[in-house]
Amino acid sequence: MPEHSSQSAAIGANPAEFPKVYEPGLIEPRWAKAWIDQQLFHADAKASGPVFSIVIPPPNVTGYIHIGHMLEHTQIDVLTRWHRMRGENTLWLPGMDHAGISTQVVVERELAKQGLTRKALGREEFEKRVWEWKAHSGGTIKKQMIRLGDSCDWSREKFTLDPPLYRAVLEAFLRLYHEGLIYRGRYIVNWCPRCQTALSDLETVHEERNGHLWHIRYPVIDSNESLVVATTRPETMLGDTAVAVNPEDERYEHLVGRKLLLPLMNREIPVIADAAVDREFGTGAVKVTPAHDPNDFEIGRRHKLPEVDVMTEDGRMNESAGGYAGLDRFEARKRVVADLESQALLVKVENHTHAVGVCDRCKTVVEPRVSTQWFCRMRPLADAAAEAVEQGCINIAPENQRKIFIDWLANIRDWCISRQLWWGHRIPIWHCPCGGITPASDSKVTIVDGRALPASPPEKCAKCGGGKLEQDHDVLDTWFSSGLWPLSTLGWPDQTQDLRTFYPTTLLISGYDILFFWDARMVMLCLHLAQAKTTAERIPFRTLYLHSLVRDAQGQKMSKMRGNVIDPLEWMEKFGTDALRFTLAIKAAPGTDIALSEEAVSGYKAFANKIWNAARFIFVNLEKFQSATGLSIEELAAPPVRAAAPYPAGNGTSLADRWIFSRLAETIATVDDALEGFRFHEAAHVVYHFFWGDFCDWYIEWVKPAMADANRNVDVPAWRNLFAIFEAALRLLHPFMPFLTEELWHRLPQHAPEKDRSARSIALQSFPRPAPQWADPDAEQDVKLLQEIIVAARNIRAELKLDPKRMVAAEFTPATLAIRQIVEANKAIILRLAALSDLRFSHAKLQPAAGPVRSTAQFDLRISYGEGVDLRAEITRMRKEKERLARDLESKENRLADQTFRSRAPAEVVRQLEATVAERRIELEKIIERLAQLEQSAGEGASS
RNA sequence: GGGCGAUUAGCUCAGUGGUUAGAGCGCUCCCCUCACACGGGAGAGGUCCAAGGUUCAAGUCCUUGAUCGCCCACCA
Repeated sequence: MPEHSSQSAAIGANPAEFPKVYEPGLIEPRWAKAWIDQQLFHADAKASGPVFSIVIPPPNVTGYIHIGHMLEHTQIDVLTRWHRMRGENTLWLPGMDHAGISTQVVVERELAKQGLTRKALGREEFEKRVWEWKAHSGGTIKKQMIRLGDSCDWSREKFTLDPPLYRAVLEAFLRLYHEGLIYRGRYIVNWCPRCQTALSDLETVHEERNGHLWHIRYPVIDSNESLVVATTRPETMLGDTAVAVNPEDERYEHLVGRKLLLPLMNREIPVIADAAVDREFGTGAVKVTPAHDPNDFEIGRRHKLPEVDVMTEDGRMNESAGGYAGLDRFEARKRVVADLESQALLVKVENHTHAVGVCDRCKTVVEPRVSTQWFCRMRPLADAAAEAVEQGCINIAPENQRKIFIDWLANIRDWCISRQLWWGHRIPIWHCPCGGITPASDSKVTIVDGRALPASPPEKCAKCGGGKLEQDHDVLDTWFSSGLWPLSTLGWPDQTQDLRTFYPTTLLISGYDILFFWDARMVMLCLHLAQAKTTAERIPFRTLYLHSLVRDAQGQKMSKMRGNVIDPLEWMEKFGTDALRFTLAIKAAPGTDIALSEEAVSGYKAFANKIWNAARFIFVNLEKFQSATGLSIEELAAPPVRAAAPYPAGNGTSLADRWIFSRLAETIATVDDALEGFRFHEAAHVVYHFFWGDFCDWYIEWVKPAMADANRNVDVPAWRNLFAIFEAALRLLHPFMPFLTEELWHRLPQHAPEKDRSARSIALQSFPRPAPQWADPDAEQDVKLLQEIIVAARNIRAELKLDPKRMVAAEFTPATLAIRQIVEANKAIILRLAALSDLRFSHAKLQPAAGPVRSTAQFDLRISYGEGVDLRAEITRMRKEKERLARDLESKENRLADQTFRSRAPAEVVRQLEATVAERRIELEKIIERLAQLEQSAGEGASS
């Protein structure tokens, strides 16, 4: 809360306010609300400077936020917060999609529970019910998004049915219509008998099913001959209007042009020849049902065959199906087969697996059906889109998705955009009884009863001038309006300030599963419709990043049917939003799906707890600092006077400080680079390692004595540096863990004056930038050496099973004077972190018999500890080590001896290898010598 | 039928042609040391799917194969 900032020190310093265990549930909802209340993420279209804009992939308004959204929102939010902290004019625009067919299916299901159908309610009443449903669940999604910490600008929230967005839809439709890119026609389309609407090809998904191939005999008229056809759908034969054979198939050559008697219907149909027929498949003769099969439809049009529709809208047989009228299509199939069998016209039945098209939304088997629909001509739009991608106006990542995108555009077919639904944007076309078609005069909308309607219906028919016009009953495919989303949400077709500032958007992040549905259509439609001179200014987004999908711990796709769906809210409550966000980020390697397990999230909850406790350490020690120095916490936090390079603080700065700032610099650089390339996993990983490994495990342990000794002497520069690093780490972590970092940051002493807006949130602070002078290879190298010594000592202690409290002395032989000096200068820290009572320097070769020795090329270290030495274990360990070293050394020496390697490999690689080999040789010699000694004394021990 | 991806520690996964291939979780041993047992310390654990090839050098590049997964597709 903002009030924290004024009294942060007092609150923070009180251990009672700082429980040992971090409880995200107490903090996250509070900040989520505060961010919204303060409108922290409001974007200013008039602000200057570089822009980062991103529109949300609008969730289905009647859905809920699932774990896939959570991944998507985590990635968007990490980048949004990162860009915002880098000082860019940042907009994340939120909103929702009316999701025509999905929503209608959901609401119809709800109605069914009450024994109602939409037809019983009527169009108007049904729409009313959907709006009610929308009001309820749309609110839920918004609440969920706020709870996720999504830093979007809610003042710009949009819904695809909002009047301004409806206007954009009308404008787009009318323009495309007048350009001849939208047309109406009678073609075969995918029809869902349950939803009773046409579907696009994309909304029809193919499933492998085990079926049968029925071979049916069609008698040739005026002949004893017959022709056998093979089909997977015998019920469609009722609508057959021909049988086709390949023109080059000599088996049937003599029958082409003859008539067949269609069984069951007793109708005469011709035998025709068409090159589309595969001679190898089935019998090489195919029944042609132009009204119920896309292939047959094409053949039918080529041969001008009648199109006999034998089904109703709900998938039953109609009166054209003769005696089968009224039967469900699958029932009819059984009956047809039975009747054929009884008439001895069924030749054989084979098992046959084939792909069956089902409705993407309700999984009902789709019926190809001839009907009058609206279509969008895609070829010119797709060509322009492909060109934009190939020119580099749109970057697509990961790289392999680019080819998928281009290939899809190359093979595109016209898009059926009309739906026989009630929930959506009604097509702005009016029909006259004369058959005339007249569009709305313009794209203006008017609001009636809170709903947007076209404001300019035509007054008379464009064809006959008649005035009895009725608006088209169909609505547009949902994806038509989503395809305009970046334009429509920013105010198009008006040239608004938002549009000028934020369009084209910087980035789109979506799942690869909607690349064709949404991303591609946005590129095609927006590119065509946006008003700007160049392609680069018309595209909807400059970069498209396709994120992976979330699967369960076993890598299985999540679905309600499998029962493995993860409810993000449940996990957020259990582990904290930050922990879940961090887990998703650290697992989000581009191009591979994520297997999410509870254990993983729990692990990153521990990370949050670690951060919390690092802060706790600082605050519980503050009191010591204050009483020792009399300085206030604000004075402590104020940067020292060396303005150009305030940190690390302190004269001749300590090795630990130089080291941690060097580590920080490298971490920041890596994070920046990783986020630039959407490598969230890498960014999260280095931050994790920096905070836990470098900062907590080493740095804090290292500087603890400087915080306050027994006499309460404190080291002021050390405190300053600790603060500076911790504060920078919070900012570094903020995009990933917004809640925890916000909370802790507010408890820290504030650098910025209260009236400064940026002091209200860490989200408005700047992202850490590495100062060039922080990079310190010498410090890194020295600390690495000291760490190796400390680990070697701990290793020996563990092997000797020394009581952790027992201090023992160690002997140390440095390889060089320089090493000796470094170790001497840092002796105190080695003693403390390795729990040694003393470190004695020795020039003599260390005798392992008196205790285990650890060696590197730089040093030898021995701890002597009387009887506890288990020579046998030590010998085993060293033999293994010797083996490994010898093997490694041999391969390297061989390589080095190879003249081709020496002449071809870069000099630097050769030099490095030589150095390594020299080091290894020393190590190996040491080990061989020691092993001999050990074996000898073991042997002596045994003999004596 | 076409295309794509994956195969690395017990599990889930990183890995840019160039030191001894890493992480998290799990496992073993020691420790409730005054920030944290959601912790600390020390370890064990690998034929990088297989076979060829390119290269001075391959987990990484190429070819083929195996297994698993995904996408696209109007063989009735």
